[in-house]
Amino acid sequence: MGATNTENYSDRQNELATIAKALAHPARVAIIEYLLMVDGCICGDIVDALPLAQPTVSQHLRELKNTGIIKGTISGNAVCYCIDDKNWGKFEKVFLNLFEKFTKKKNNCC
Amino acid sequence: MGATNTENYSDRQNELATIAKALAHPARVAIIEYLLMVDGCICGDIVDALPLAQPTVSQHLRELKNTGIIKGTISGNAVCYCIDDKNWGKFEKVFLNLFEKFTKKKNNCC
DNA sequence: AATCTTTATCGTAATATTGCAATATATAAA
DNA sequence: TTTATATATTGCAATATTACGATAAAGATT
Repeated sequence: MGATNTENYSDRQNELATIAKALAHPARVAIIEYLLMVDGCICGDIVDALPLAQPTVSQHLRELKNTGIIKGTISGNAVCYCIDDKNWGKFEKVFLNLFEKFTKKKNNCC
Repeated sequence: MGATNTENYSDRQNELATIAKALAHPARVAIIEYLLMVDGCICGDIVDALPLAQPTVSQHLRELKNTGIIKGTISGNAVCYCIDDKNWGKFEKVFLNLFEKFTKKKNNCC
């Protein structure tokens, strides 16, 4: 055990869980917010903006890239990272769709 | 290591990561969606709705409860679970706030 | 009281995550 | 060509997560 069994859940449930997992670490949240703040690519100083060693930041960047939240393009010596606009809106909708399901209802809890 | 160092991040970054972590497993997503579907409390049959053993479901329920996404009230023999309306809206805003930051901008990536 | 039902907790095994030092890779600069 | 700079990968240790069997706890039923 220790491994999540994804087979028994819907694609949507797995997708939501995967995106959430990518956001489930403050360093990755910090990376995303940094990219949002700068509003464009960042070529080079993400490591300096985080309280982590370079290999650890590289690992978090790879996770975000694999999930499709950010993308990186090689530019000479450095790599320029930015939000991946192809997926952002889709990911936004996945969360919006979940949250508004309750907001639209009244709460019948005991 | 293996433990996330939360000290070096803002409260908001840690909060977002914590909520995301609670959503970062398809079983927990399934539990939430089940509660949303039923639209009220569920006293007793969450275990039957999931492809997991009872102790595992109980563990996931506890995580969701600790994060504040759901709440459980004891009702005789059983426990009635439902969405925690006190926090849902707040959690929704946390995600909305993140996602709309990019959607409002144009993408200046290389 | 004895038993059933429901949920929680404990203990444990398998796997994943986090973090970093060391090192590799690749382009830039000298 | 040698050296500097930027990022990725490897290897490893510490910790967390996931899952479940066994068992406990507590009210319900008989």
